[in-house]
Amino acid sequence: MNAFQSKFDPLVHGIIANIPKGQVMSYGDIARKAGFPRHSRMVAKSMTRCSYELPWHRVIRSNFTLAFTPKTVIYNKQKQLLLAEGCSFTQGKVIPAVTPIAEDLDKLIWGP
DNA sequence: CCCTTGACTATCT
DNA sequence: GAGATAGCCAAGG
Repeated sequence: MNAFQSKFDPLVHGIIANIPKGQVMSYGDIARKAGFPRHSRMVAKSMTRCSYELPWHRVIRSNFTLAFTPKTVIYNKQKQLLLAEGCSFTQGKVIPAVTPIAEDLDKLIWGP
C-alpha cells in the first residue's frame, strides 16, 4: 500500500459508499470529489482492490453507459443490481431512479 | 528508465 | 453517432 492509495482509497470508497440508492456517479465525478480531478482510472483500480462491500454498480461512465463490455457476465451483473434499485436501461444507457443530485451528495459527504 | 495497460474522458472526424 | 485521437496518471514488467 503506497502513500497515494492510502489517501485515495478511503476517499473514493467513502464517496461511493455514500451514493444514494438509485443514483449513479461517473469515475470522473468521484475522482473530482475526492480531490483528484484526473484520476478516474485510479478510481477503477481502487474499486477492484476493495475487498469489502461497496455499491460499485453505481459507478458508471460519464456518458451513462456501463464501463464493462456488453454481453459479459460482469456487465449483466451490474445491470441487474441497478435494475433492482429502480434504475432503467435505454439503448445501453443508464437512467438513474433519482434525478441527478450532485449538490445534495456534495452536502451529504462534505457537510452543509 | 522505457513501455504497456487500464472498470476513464473530452474532442475531433 | 460510431471510431479515432489525445490527454491523463499510477502500477507493473
